[in-house]
Amino acid sequence: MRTAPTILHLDMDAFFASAEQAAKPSLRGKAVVVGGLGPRGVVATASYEARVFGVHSAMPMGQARRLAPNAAYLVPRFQLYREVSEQVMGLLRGLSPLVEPLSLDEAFVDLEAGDVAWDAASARLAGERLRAEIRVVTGLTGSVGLAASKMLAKIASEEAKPDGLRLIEPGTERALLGPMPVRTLPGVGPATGDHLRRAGITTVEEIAEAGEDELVRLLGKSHGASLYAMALAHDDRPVVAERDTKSVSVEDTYDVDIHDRVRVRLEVQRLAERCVQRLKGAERSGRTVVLKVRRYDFSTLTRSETLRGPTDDPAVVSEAAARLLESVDTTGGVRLLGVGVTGLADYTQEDLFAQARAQAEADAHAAEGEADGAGGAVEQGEAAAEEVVEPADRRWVAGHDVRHEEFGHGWVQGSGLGRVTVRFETPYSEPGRVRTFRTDDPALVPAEPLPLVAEGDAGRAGVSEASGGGSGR
DNA sequence: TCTGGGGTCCTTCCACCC
DNA sequence: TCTGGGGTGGAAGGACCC
Repeated sequence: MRTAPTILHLDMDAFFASAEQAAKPSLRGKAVVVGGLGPRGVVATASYEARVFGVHSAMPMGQARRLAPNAAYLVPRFQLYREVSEQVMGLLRGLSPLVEPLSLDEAFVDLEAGDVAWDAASARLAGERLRAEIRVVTGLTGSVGLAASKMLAKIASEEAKPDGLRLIEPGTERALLGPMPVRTLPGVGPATGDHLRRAGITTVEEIAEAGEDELVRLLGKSHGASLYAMALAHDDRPVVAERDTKSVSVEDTYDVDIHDRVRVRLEVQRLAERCVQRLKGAERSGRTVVLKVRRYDFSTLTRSETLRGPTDDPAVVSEAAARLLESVDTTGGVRLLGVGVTGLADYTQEDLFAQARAQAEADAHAAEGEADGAGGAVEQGEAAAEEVVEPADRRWVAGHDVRHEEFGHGWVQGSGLGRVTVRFETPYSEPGRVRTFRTDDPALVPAEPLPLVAEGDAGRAGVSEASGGGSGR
């Protein structure tokens, strides 16, 4: 393990909620909850103001609404978050070629590999400079952890939150970790935490005292050994810049359980098509098709089938998914369906066998003049790509941006009963006024999100920052 | 008002081959 | 010929993470 705290972990503070607050001046300083708004939605991110009420990630929305009835509830806008994330990752890559993104709002950086830090003082300087740059370029705050290993850098950033920096001096790790709860360690979730608690182990120190053999006995070879190492603050995992995607999947939870078997089949076909779209978008193909079914009682099962070779043919994936579904009992209803593909390759091998069979089936169809379940559903799905006329209200999603001919840029506060309420403000304006329109008002159209920081501002400030601080590379 | 969506990795079981 | 062990790949499930 390295001896200097030159691994940096960045964690953006309440990322989705903060981005929404930056985009919507009227929400700054207010409780904001971002997540699924349907009857089965959960919280993705709660602003710090909302956390005061006890709202946190992964909480059912209903519970959040009870705890914080006056918070603003918004649907996530991944397009916006991706754009901000790209800006942040760009700043990180300015520090080092070794940047490992973990999600839109988190990443590890190997500062030593970028030659921007070699000891505690230089690491701290790089971390503070990064935080300043992030604020200038994105208008948001991020917390930085610095340590000699990934695990400790992550723990450090957690401790630094919100809007702080924490550096763990090499040599102090064991003393720091010892009294912390086992859940602090990566890889210890609810199940492992319970398991350890039943064995009388609640702190990191107690893991270390238990010894490796005991941990392996409790948790198995791989998990036990790695947890024991972590408890001793041993963590040699390198920062890895390029990580290959291993699977692509899509899934939907339905507002109401689906009981109709025909509908279940249709949904599986739709999901298979969406999955292949994503697969093709990534210019990949896959060999193993996985069907996921969550039943009415939340029991989840998966079925998979491995093909002769990788495919990106929607018909082949659809057929496989349909076959897998036939082995699943869905009486009682399903709440979630998913289709995924693993065993990814970057070439697309035509599955001649399946093509030939599909052709034969199509011929048989034509001959019989009769549709069977799966094949019929696919054709229906494609034919049904004709416009589904949505109710006008559906276009106005809470939190999404709109533009009005007269009043300019704003965002949807709510809609229903033929009316849509819009607040007219931009990231650069004062909190704006609210107006209500008919949902079919022709002067009102959906709009793209605006950058959180006006381009000129970020550019100017960025230049002065860079020239003031000097370039790291 | 119970419990999202997209992933990764590990374990266990089984079949198959040597 | 019988049996055992090891390796591998696939299927299923579970835990965990953000």
